[in-house]
Amino acid sequence: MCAFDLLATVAGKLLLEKQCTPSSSSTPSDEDQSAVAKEIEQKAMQDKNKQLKVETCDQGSCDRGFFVSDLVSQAHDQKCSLKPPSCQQADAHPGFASVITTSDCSEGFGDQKLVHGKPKNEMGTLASKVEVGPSGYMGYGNCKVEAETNKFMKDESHKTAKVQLGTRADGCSFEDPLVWDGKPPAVSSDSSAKAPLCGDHSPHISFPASQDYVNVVSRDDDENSSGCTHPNTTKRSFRPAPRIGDRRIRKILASKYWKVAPKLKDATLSNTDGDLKTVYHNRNSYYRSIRSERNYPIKKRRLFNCSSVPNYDRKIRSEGICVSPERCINGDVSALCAKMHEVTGASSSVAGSHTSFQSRDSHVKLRIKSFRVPELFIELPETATVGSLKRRVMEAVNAILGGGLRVGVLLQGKKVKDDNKTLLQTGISHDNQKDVLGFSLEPKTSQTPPPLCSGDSPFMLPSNAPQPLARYPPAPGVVHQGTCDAVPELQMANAVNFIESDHDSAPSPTDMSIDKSTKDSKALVTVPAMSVEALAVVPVHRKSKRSEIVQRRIRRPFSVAEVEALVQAVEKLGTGRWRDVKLRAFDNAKHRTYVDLKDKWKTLVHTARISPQQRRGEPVPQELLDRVLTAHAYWTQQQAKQQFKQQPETCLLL
DNA sequence: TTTAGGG
DNA sequence: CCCTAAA
Repeated sequence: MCAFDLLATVAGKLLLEKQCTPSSSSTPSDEDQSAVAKEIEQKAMQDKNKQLKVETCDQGSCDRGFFVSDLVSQAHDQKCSLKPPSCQQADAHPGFASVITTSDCSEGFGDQKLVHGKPKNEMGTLASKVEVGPSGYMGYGNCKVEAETNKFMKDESHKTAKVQLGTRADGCSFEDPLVWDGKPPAVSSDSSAKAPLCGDHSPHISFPASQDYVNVVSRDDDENSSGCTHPNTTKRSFRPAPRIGDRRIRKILASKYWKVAPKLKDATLSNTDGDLKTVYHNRNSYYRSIRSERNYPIKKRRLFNCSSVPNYDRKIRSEGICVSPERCINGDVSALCAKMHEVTGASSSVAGSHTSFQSRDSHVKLRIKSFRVPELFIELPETATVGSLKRRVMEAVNAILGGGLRVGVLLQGKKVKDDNKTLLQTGISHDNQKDVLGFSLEPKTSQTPPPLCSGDSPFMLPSNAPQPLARYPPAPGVVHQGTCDAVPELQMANAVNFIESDHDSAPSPTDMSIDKSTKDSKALVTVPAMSVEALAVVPVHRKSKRSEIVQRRIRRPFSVAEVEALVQAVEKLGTGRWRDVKLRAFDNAKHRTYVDLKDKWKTLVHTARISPQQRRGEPVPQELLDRVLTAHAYWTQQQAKQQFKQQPETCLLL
């Protein structure tokens, strides 16, 4: 099974600028990779603009295209069936979602994967439902996607190689999305970057400076990093995707602490002072930081937009919501106006945000560049096909986006609840540089989205709103199919159901049909979207005192079949070889670690010793419990014997 | 990474 | 299930 933690950003439009020049250091160990890389590189070279764009067009007309980019997934465990190059372009649909995954698949290349989400028909619907950003993109004919990946940086302190992955969609050809060779494509400076690749689909919403909407940090062991020539490169934010196993992934997801450190690091980078401090003091903090980093890109963007990008972005769209860089830079206070309402009122339309500021007139202009899609957690069998993965992601995304979202407005990290207040009243119109306006997508659930802190500045990414990773246990037997207006919860559940559940194949002797009910079908985790962007360029120093939310692995009671398999394995292997037991009987159940098995055995032994009345949960056949006791006694004895054998020796030695 | 145990 | 010390 592979678990993917997906973080998606929906952007109205996305442009990625390549900033890294290909360094000579490329070290593609894999031929294929290098080939792909070259291809990409060439492609890149061809682009005078040197931009990477990720766009999703809605059926050709990009008016209301919506993009989902920046899906980063981390596959846990070994052998993920997904093969890098397996990205199929065939299905490329104008509207698409790209997913880049960093998997932890055991071997080399498999680590970086980019999967193109295959837009489903619903996409259209989805797109329409979700209006992102300023509409206005003039027709993009067929938008195809081209993706590039380049690793551009390496964090020496942690030996973390960073990979930046850009996806570009332009009206051109569809390139093989999967590229990963650690060879950064040539890059040009930003100024040129602006040029629209696709004719005039211009980047109204382009992000000049490094907008790494999609970037993936490679495993820690990546050494070959190439240098980036472009200064900005350094500023890029990364999304570390440490190589971690299933468990670790979970840890990440569930990390209790959203360390600030990593961010600080990035911040440092951003500062370009080259003063990189080792932020990751230890593994834990490192992993824990992952999540928080995810938000970084957005912040980065903002930063860049404000500071590094020239006039480029300054235009304010008439109908759109724009934010002018200068504003940010100057920190001027501007009066906000009615437009705001329009924006927020857009309700289900946008996601992700960037915002604003404004100015001269009493109008507040905002431009929302992207919304972040709630985090998704997807788990599926290793044997699942890439196509199914795509579907899963799509479904999950659809479930969320199509499930009814509402927009939340945050001001300085606080949620503005009163919809009737005017911007002025809310304080949005105040011209204080501290204004941090953020938008968030939230499920239309009653449950209040966790507080987000929008004020974090790129440099101080302390408070990352701990995006509560909610896991929705599958409602056994309840499958809400085709729920249209179901409440978010239901929809989520629905989405969950789409995810293939772990088919724990516990090799059981007798044909023990594993009852479906025991299967876990809760593989999807959705987090209320939250992404907040602060407009303020000035870092808002906030410390998140927010209690860290810990996400514990979901509880997955052992089924009788599993117990049977466990008992059988232990009978044969003994009680001290959990890894072997795991391999032997639970090799296919990725969610069962040897520690789990050991723990289960422990509880089984305990259970067997207590009276049936005291037992809880699914009753385990007495027969099995008897075997447990027998086996336990036997192996305990064996161990004792072992020790006994060694004891004498030691004594003799003494 | 595994094992072994306590929490 | 989690967390960790040890190995």
